[in-house]
Amino acid sequence: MYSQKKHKLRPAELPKVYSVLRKAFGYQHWWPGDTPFEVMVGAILTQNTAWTNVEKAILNLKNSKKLSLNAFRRISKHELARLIRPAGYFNIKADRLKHFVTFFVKEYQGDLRRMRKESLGILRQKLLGVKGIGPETADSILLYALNKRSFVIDAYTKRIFSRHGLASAAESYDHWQRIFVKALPHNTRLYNDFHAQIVHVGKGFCRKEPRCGLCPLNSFKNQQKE
DNA sequence: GACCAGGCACATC
DNA sequence: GATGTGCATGGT
Repeated sequence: MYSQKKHKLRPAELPKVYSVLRKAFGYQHWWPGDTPFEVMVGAILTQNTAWTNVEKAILNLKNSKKLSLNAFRRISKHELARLIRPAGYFNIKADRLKHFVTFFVKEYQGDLRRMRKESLGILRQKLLGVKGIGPETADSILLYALNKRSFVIDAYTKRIFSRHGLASAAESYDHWQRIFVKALPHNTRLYNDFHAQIVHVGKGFCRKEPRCGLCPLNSFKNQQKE
């Protein structure tokens, strides 16, 4: 498989890592979704699922004019599951979407502005209390739908940076998040784009071995003596 | 046909 | 707290 890099990337190098990625790929303008509501739906649909399959599900919702808060409140779980079928786990995800919408209406009357007024810490705790929303989904919603300063850790982050020796992939979500939060300036736009860059690298370079050698992150492998 | 993909909840030890 | 399992489609 992949050759393990001898260089152990240090947290202090993360700002430089971002700078290299940003220079190589440009600002990513994430998340791929037209509205905050679509972003929140996408965050749940993409759980353990390829984004191409999520796109099909979202297209189904759009074509049947069901991609709105009011439509989600009215639609039956069975019908919702039918529409999101391409995204996989459709029964579970239909449940999770319903739970989220119930929470959104009960806590914030379905009003994004009210939701944004909540402090980050409280809001994150509340999101984690919704059945079907774990840390990654919560942080994705916070960062990309609500523009809150919450760093997202995902499978790409762990895969890429464990290969570069930053930490073990087996470490917890919170452990990984603390590394990035401590090492980076506390800046929402940076959090947004850094995660987007990570996904770009994960999809483009880190999955297929022949492309690994082309990844800009390889510029870090010889900068520290063992 | 096997393997993988931007998780999460739940059971069991 | 750690480990294992179910959930499911579509691309390679």
